[in-house]
Amino acid sequence: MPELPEVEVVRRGLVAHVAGRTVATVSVHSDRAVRRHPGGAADFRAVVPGHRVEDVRRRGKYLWFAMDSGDAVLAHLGMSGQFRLNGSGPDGARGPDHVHLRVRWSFTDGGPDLDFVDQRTFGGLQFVPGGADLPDPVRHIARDPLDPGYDQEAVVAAVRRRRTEIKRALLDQTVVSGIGNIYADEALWLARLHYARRTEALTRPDVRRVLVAATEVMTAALAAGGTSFDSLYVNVNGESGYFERSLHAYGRQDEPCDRCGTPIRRDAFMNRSSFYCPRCQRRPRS
DNA sequence: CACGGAACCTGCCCGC
DNA sequence: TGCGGGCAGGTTCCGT
Repeated sequence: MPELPEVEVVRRGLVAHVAGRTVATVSVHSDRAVRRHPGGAADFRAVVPGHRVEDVRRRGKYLWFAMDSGDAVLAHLGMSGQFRLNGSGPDGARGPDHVHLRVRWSFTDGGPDLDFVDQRTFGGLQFVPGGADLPDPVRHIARDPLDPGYDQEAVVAAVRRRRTEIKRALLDQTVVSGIGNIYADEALWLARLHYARRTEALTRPDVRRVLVAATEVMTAALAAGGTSFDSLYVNVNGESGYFERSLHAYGRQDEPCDRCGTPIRRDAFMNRSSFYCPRCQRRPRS
């Protein structure tokens, strides 16, 4: 599950349902899901049980289980990863295994299992010794706009130091984290900036405007439970968010711009789609 | 070192 | 009905 609001929805669900519980057993149904764990599947299965989850933390699109030992289990959902509780109904009965079940944790309290489900297998888990505070593999990720330590003016400066297009900078997780393809397009629409505007030519107010827009749109999306177009993006109880109805640009090709009525356009950019209003967001002349 | 594109996967939807 | 191409919310890695 992709961008910051959706990952934060998952994090909150994990805090509510997993914090305070001790892992009993781990089963790995696909080695690829733990490919980033240095010791491989066998080591992952062996090292995680016995730890109690103290907290679940997040930076950008990464989240991690902070264990009582000071270690961490780091997770990234990739394009299609989900955490799902299995056995949380009134009778505690487990459902059939999901087709894309990759990793399962059981707990010493005998309560619901935690399943990591991932269709496209870009996501995964790894154990990071001593990583409870900030796992090493997350060190290169910039703070996200919802982080108390987020410094917007520092990000403004970092963006203007780049020599690239504004959308590339927004998607660069070492500049500012948490923004993905949906919220980049939404923020650019709100700020009336074309995705290909050169970062070095933007004014500080331009960059500030798009960063404020990104913060606001992600905050609103979080309040709505995230954005989801289908069952691929759900919370730990399998429920979808409903922010899709609030999108102005993303996925709205040929539909009228909510500001000026001009049909929204879709361009291929960075091996993906960019949606924008050709009138409100003028293409820079190159 | 910074930048830009390809690669990594599975599944669905469309047109032929 | 079947097949090929395009597309999907992300990140890493490699060449320039």
